Formats: sequence, C-alpha cells, structure tokens
Amino acid sequence: MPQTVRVALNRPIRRLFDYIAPDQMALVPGQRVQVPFGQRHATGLVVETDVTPPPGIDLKPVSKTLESWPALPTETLNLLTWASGYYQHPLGECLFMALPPALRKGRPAEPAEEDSWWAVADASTEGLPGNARRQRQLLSLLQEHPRPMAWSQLRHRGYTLPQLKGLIEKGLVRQAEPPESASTPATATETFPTLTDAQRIAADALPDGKDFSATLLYGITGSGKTELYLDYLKRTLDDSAQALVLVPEINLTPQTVARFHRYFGDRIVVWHSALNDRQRLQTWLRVREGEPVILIGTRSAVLLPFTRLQTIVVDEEHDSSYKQGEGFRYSARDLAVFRARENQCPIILGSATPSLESLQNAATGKYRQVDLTERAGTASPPRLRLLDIRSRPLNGGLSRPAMDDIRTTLAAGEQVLVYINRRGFAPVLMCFDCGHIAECPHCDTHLTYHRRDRALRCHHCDYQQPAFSQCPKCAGEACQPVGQGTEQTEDVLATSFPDVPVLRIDRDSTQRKGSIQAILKQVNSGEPCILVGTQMVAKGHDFPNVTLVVVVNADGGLFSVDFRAPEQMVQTLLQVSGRAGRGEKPGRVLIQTCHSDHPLLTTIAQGDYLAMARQLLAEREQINLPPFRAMAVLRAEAPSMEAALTFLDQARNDLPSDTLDIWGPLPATMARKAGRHRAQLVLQSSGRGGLNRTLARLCARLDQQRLPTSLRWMVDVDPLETG
DNA sequence: AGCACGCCGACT
DNA sequence: GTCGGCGTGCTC
Repeated sequence: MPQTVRVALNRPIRRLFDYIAPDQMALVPGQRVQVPFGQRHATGLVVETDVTPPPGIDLKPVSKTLESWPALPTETLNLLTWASGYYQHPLGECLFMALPPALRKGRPAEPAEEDSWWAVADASTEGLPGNARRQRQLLSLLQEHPRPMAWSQLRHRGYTLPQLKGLIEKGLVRQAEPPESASTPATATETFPTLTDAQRIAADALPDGKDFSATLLYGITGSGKTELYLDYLKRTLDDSAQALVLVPEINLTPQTVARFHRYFGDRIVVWHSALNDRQRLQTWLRVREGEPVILIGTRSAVLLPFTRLQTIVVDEEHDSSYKQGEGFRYSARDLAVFRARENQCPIILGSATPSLESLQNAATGKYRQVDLTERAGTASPPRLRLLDIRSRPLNGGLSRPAMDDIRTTLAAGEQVLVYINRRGFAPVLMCFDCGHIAECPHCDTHLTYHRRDRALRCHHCDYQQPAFSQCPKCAGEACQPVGQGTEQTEDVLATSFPDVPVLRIDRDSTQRKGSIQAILKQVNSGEPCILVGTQMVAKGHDFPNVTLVVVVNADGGLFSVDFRAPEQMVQTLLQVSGRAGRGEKPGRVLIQTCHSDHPLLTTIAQGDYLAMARQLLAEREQINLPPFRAMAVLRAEAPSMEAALTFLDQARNDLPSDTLDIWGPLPATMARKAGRHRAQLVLQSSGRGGLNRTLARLCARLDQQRLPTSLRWMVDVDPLETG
C-alpha cells in the first residue's frame, strides 16, 4: 500500500494537493519534493503523510524528493501552520516564505561555494603572448597568493572574466577544491560592559530559566537596553544553543552589529532584506543545521528554521515595521511569542514605549514586566513643553515662539531637530482659530476628510457631508485638514536661518547612498544646524548635540479616525524626544498644538509613558477596541469605488451580525492608489477564536465566489491601520 | 500564480 | 479566412 501525502505549493490558493509517494520513498512532514502540477512541475512541501485523499481524484506520484531530511523542522512547520490559520493566508505561501529563494525555486540545499582559483604548480608565463599583460599579472598574483582566490576578489582587483578564462584554457589556472568548512572559532575581542546599578537590578530580574516566559522590558530612551541584552545573552545562553534577536530594519545598522560582534565574535549572524540569495541560503543552512548562532535579524528572521533555539529578544517591540509587507501580513513580534511558547524558551520584549497590547499582557500577568527607568550616564530626561498655536500666525507650520526658540538655540551653538508629524495625517478637518473639529451628528466620533471628493465621512455610520472652510463654531475661515501647510517648513527655515545648514532626513535621504553619512558627519561635527524630518528621525540614529526638538503639529494623532493614531503619536513623540539631550546638555522639546488642554497632551508633557499608556488603555477599553477586542479588516480594491463597495456590502450581508461589530464598508482614507479604488470593512469580535472561525468561513466563501479578476480582496488580522 | 481553453476584433 | 486579445477555470 503506497503512502499518500498532502503537499503545499507556493501558490496563492487556499488548498493543498495529494500525491502518491512511490515505493521506498518514505516522506516526512516538512520535506521538500518535486511534484507534477498541471502541465508543469512544482516544488512542494509535504505537510501531512498517510492522508485519505478526497474521492474521485486519481493521484499523481511525487516525482522526487529534493533532500532526504525535512527542510522545515517540526517546530517551524507548526509555527507557520498556526500563522496560516491565524492570518488567513494560504499555507503554501506561508511555508515557502520560510525558505530562502534558492530552495523556493527547487535548487539543491547546498551552500553555493564560490568558485576559487589557483595557479597550477609549474605554471609559467612563457606560453603567453607578449601582449597579454593583464593575464601575466593575474597569474603572478595567483602564484604569490597563499590560498586560492575567489572570482569576486579578482574582479575587485580589476581583472575581467576573459582574462581569467584565457589562463584556464591554457591550463595555467585551475579551480580549487572547495575548502573544508572549518567553522571559525567564536572570538570575542572585548570584555562585557559593566552594568550600572539600575541596569544590574533589571538584568537580575530577567529570566534565567529555560522554560517559556515572556518578559516586557520597559527601558526608557537612553537607559541602555542593548547592554542588558548583551549581558542577558552572555549569562543565559548555552554554548551549543541558538538565540534570535529581532530588531526593526532601521536599527540593524553596522554599528549595532559590530557591537554584538565585539562581544560574541563569529557567533553573531545577521539576517535582513539586503542579503543576496547566496547569503540567504548560506545563513539559512547554518541555522537549519543547528549551528549555535546568535542571529540578529529583521522581521522575516522569525521564520528561520532554528532547531536549538534557547531564547528570543525582540527589540523595540512596539515598532510597526514588525507587521508590514504585502501578502502574508504577520506580526513578527507575535510570531516570536508563539515560537517561544512552542519551543518552551524565554522571550524578552524590549521598548521605551511598549505597545498597548504588550502592556495589557503585562497587566493581566501573561507577561512579566521589568522596568529600567534611569538613563545611563549623565544624560537627564528632556523637558517637554506644550505650545498652543490657536490663532497664532504660522509660517510653514511654525509659530513665532518656536522660531525664537530655534534662533536662541542656534545662537548658543547648539543643534535643532524639527519634527513633522505626517503619520497622524489620517485627516480630520480642524479650525486653526478655535481648534474645533468636524464631528458626526449621529456618532461620538470625528469625521474623516477625504481629499478626493472633499467630503467628510463618519467611519461608524454612513453619514457624510461636504467639507467646509467656515468654522461652524467660531465662524472663522481657517478650517483646514490637519497636517496641511507643513510642506514649506524646510523652505521657511532655510530662508530664516541662511547661515545654518538645514538638513532633511526622510526616506529619500536615508536610502540614497552616502547621503545619510554626509548628514551624520555634519551632525557629529557639533556645529549648529537644523534637522528636518518625519518618522525616520524618531528611531535609529542618535543626535547627541541636538538640544531642542520642535514638534510642528501634534494634533494629527489626537483626532484621527485611525484608533491607533494616539498611541503612535505618543510613542513617536517620546521617541523623538529621546533624541534630545543625549549628550551633556539637557534637552528641551517644544510641542505645537491647537489642543494644549487635551488630557493626552498634558500627560505627555509629564513625560511619563506608562501613565499615558494607562490612559489610552482605559479609552480603548471604554470604546471596545483592541487589545480588549479582536479586530480584522477586509480590504477590497477595484477599478471603481462602486465595485469595491458593492463587493464589501455583499460580504457584510453574509457575516453574522450578532457576534460581530462591523463598520463600513467605507472608502479607505487613501481611497485611490495607482488608479484603483480601495475600500474596507472593519470587523470586531469579543474573542479571537470566534473572529478567526468567522474569517475562515468568510475566506472560504469568497474563494468560491466568481469575482471579476479586476477585484482584489484581502484580510488583515490585527490591523495596524484602519484608515 | 501559471497555463490552457475559448470566444470575439484587425490583419496577411 | 487566421493571429491574438484577456475573461474563466483548473491544477491532486
């Protein structure tokens, strides 16, 4: 009786396919196989063996196995199977996400040794034509070099492929045997940092056992969380075990890695989006083979096939980049917690501004909490001040007092950071004279401003009205979407302070090569300058000479329809504040707002994140939002808004209205993207389990529906944005 | 996702 | 009369 196996393929279909395993081909879950699929062959992953196939289908046989061992170990397979169900994403695509590109394409699981070359023992230049100058130089280089040289090294020295080929054809140069993969010993070059008293106390409170536990490490900006991670890994990690350190993309700088490297030597291995396919395969195999690495990686590192994972650290656990990307939208932080539980190992979630989800888990005892609330060294926390800008003339978004403050700071020979809060610009219409915000007459919410048709809409009912410029409250003519008018900030600063460099830090300037280095060089010179930036400046880089941070407009986050906007705003404001006064001089933060009496802002001014978070959590509980309820969004995209809304309306009608709270369907705030119209339906339920089952049924139904190919839909579980 | 099948417009 | 557009349906 031949074995029947269930196979997942890298296709966006929520189905698996059964095959017959030929005799004496013993297959196990996680193993990579090649199977016939339609007219072609495909790479597949065995997910189940000895299955009962659906009746009435004659199964094809598995063509071959790609290796004798399972590419995905059981633990990784379990993780991805769970994630596939939780996020309603096809299992095949989830599983293949955990393979390096080479293995996805069905290539062999062997580290692609780079060909290297050496000169044959009795090679001489006599046989070479007199004009082959470069070939002669290349040959003598290879003769003098003690070890074979890789092609990349040769190319680096300016040699071309024809030159090398010429020598090979004449039998003067031969390919070297692949070197013995002698793993270099872990050579640490530095003794571990001495912890401050406060750090010592926190470090002692971190788990030292090997069982599952989740610890939220609340460490304020500048308190030295990295030292704690280093100390923790040194104390608890066995020589033969693996560790995973997740960091947001922007924090995985050469400096950070170098720091870990100095303490742990070659045990440190990195994983990030800039690796090429060869590096990915190599690193993936090292992890798969159980090499005792400390892997520092971004988001997708949580999917690596660890077999001896002993601990996990998630740095900046609140960072939204852990849940991003197209297709399989998973939260790397949440998968990491699942993985720790599955693996029975500790996990540490560190942040200066923990997510409300994690704080709530700490409050209910699911996580332990360890606090580190002292800055290391001499730096003292920055002072925050609210500046009400109602009825104040603004120039490029900046008020007179702010300009004066910038001027005196520069005159004192110090640096200024001007922060433009774009994130909160999920727009509301606000009167800049009195601070009035357009509200829904039926619900207790603010209306959303839709730029496309200049309409105001409610996200909880179907009320809408045209946008107005005259304020219904004070009759002023200063109604504008919040966040507008800040585009010129940079220009205004440049003309007002012509003697001082104004440096813009945004996605553009950080991705262009060398550009960020030039900016950092300028900043590190300590000379007065003005940094202008959005999100990017809030994380990653330190600006030790910045003593003044000006927040152009803090209001976007206060009244945004996106329920996470206040949390995001608070986190960003504190993170950006943390950039100020990292050196000797104390930092000051000036926050411009039309709502200086807003409870959230007055609490921010105290600088106490936990107090603020408690306030936000209380609000979320009161209006029944995550983390107190489970949430998912059904998004649709179509050539016309009507098509998108009709589709969502039908979906809504098929959903149970007794167990679900449903908002919408409504056009997305960014209603048009690349000529396509986008809308969404927000679903909420009291329990994750119930929501999950409803979503599974919904997806199954939508899969069966014959929909025009022009209509795209997707579900987003635990969405970060609902705008 | 691929790929084949199928039914309507502008070309040798 | 065909080549080819992409709408629809299937892949164990």
